[in-house]
Amino acid sequence: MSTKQRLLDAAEQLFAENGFAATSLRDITALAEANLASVNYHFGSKEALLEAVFDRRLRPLNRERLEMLDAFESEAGDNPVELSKILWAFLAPPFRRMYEWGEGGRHFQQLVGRIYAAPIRPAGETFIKQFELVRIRFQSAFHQALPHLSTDELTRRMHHVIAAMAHTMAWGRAFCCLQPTGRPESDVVLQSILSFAMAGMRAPECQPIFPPSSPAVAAATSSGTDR
Amino acid sequence: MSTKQRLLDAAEQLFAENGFAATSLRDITALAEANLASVNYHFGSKEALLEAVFDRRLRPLNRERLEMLDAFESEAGDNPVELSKILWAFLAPPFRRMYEWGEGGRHFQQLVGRIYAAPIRPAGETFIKQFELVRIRFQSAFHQALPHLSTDELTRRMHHVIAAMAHTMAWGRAFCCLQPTGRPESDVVLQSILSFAMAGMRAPECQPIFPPSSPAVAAATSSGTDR
DNA sequence: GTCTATAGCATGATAGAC
DNA sequence: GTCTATCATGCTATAGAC
Repeated sequence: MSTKQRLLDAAEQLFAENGFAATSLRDITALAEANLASVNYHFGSKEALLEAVFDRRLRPLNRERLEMLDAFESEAGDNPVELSKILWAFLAPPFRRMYEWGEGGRHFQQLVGRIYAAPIRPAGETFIKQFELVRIRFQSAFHQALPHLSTDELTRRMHHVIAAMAHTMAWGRAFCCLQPTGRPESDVVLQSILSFAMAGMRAPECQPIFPPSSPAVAAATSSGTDR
Repeated sequence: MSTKQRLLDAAEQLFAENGFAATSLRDITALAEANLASVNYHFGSKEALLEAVFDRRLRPLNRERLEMLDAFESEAGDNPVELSKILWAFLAPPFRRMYEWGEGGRHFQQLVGRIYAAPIRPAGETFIKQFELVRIRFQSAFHQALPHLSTDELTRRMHHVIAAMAHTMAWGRAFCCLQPTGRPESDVVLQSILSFAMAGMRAPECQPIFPPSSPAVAAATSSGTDR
């Protein structure tokens, strides 16, 4: 394998496990069994290396999402696309791809999961912006499928779906029930997110059931003051 | 305000905005208008400062969660606690407290949201372990309220709820629809998560509806190869 | 393309005066 | 408790031989 690829793999792993700022070029070149100067020769800088790590896998992934949504939309004609299909086009590509990509895919998954919560500035923000384009496109599909929801509430719920996806990506390897290693069981995780997300998106908007009308709420709230 | 408190406030803000590794003691002491040596005098090290930032707010927050759950359980007697109440005890305290704590609370919220996805090692792991105790306690409450769910699926769904909470915390300030600044609207966000989570937790386990049986899935999957 | 050597700088921590 | 000065180390990036 070429030095350039070994550097990408090593950077992918270490950025995912320890974060961007906490990973030094020395760590990366040591793991890649390459020379310290090779990063700047092949990529120009540490930040450019991060962007290269993203570019390698993100482009095909987001293209697959959008192509699948396009296919569902032309299939539906003038009707809105079914909610389950929108969610599938949004969530299935990342999980499926990660398994095709093997070990590197799992590292990338963790890195992407992290970056949703803790953006790396300024290099990682191009990723967030690129993802925003995909999100906007899916938001209009959701809006047609769930026309009764207000725009604000729809946006919030999309973020809840993104949250479940990102959190599973970031923690998948740590909890076996979140991300088993075998290929067939991987769909268990995807299906869990899909079922949860579908029910959540379909929930009626803002039932006034919270806070629960119960004496315990007032009691616990008043006693729970700072010591 | 004392130097110690100013250091805590400054560290809270900068760790939240830029991450732990990317924030230097010089950044912190400059913002706190304190001397560089003051961090090591008052806290001993950068990592100990991070732990102090957590300790200040996390202890009362998790105590409130558990006290509220206790109150609901003794109220319910031998019956399982209603799902809506379990969710309220888990989610309301962090959002309510953040508003009581003002600006510092919002910084802390962002920091906590980040750390769920990108743990800071080794100092930040004590926070994760402390949270795990709370999670296990709530998991058994969820298990009684939703006895038909398998343990693995229940764990996965709890993580989806945690994900929505953490994601909103990390991004709340960036999207106005996720976290408006006014006090009354803050409950809109909490209610959105509660409705979404309640519907998601109650979803039937694993309907075999995915992948959607549609010619578009196969078409998009096969065409979506890497360039 | 790969390597050594190093420039130039920022970092966390500490010693010691006041 | 607060300050200045500084140590020792690690960092990214680059120059230049091969």
